[in-house]
Amino acid sequence: MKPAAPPEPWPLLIRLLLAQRANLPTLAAELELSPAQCHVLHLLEPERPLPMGQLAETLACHASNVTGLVDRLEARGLVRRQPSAGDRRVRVLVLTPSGARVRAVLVERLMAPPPALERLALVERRALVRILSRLLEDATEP
Amino acid sequence: MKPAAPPEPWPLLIRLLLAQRANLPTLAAELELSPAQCHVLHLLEPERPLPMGQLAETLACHASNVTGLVDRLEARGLVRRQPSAGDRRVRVLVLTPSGARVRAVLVERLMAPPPALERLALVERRALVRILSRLLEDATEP
DNA sequence: TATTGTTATACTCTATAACTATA
DNA sequence: TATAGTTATAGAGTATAACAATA
Repeated sequence: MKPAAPPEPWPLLIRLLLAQRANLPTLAAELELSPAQCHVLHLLEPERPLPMGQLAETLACHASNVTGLVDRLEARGLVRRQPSAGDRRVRVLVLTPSGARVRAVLVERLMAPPPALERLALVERRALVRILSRLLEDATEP
Repeated sequence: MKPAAPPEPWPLLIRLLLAQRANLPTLAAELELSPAQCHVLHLLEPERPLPMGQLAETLACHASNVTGLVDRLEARGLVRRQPSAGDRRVRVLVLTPSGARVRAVLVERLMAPPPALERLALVERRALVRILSRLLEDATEP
């Protein structure tokens, strides 16, 4: 009898990721936002000004994209550019009250677990939380 | 003593997925493909012709997008349009030999697990596989 | 008449390069 | 001189609407 191959969770996570990729555009459309705008809004927490450069880095995209992205969000009154306290080259982003409301809805729907997850047994949910927490700690601080 | 809140794996999965979202463009760039082209190539298995309409449905996008997407993949010699055997309105996609080679590299890199995952104990990997399998079954066939 | 895929059009996302204003 | 952000430009993704060929 041959030794069993080690279990491979990664292909399953990839499938989950790709399945989820099709979900974001739908949610975004309901809020009349693009997926990229959702990503920005999700990253921009209330009461936490975010320098534009830092946003570009987190989005892993060029700074010039952020300009246009923020232009459109600002035109809709969801965010505001503000001069930074220290370095006057830096501009920080803040949510407007309207932006904070839209973000709250977005986060709520983004965080609504799919029905399949609700049906997991309690022990499995605990196991999943424990393992994923370990993964994320490990990924952010290797 | 209050009853403990039920463990919530979903926010953790979302964080993992969003973190991963920044990875795909990098991998795609290395293969001189766009993320969307990667998605098409990933869905197009060798020896398995795929009708364009079915591709549009899986990508959850409009059929007109698929036309342009496939135009570019075809211009690079990675896929070919073929008339369908039955319904003559339908055109099916097949990988060219070159496309199959590029896809093999893509799938290999896509499926390479992140280091954090490799460090999980065997029992945890088994648990993760079991739970995610259940999730995916449930999600695709509710 | 309904469906598959295309074309035309418009807007958004993304990257590169050149520019402005600070540092 | 180097850095933060903008502008100009180009290519790719996405949706809508009108259309051709086929069912």
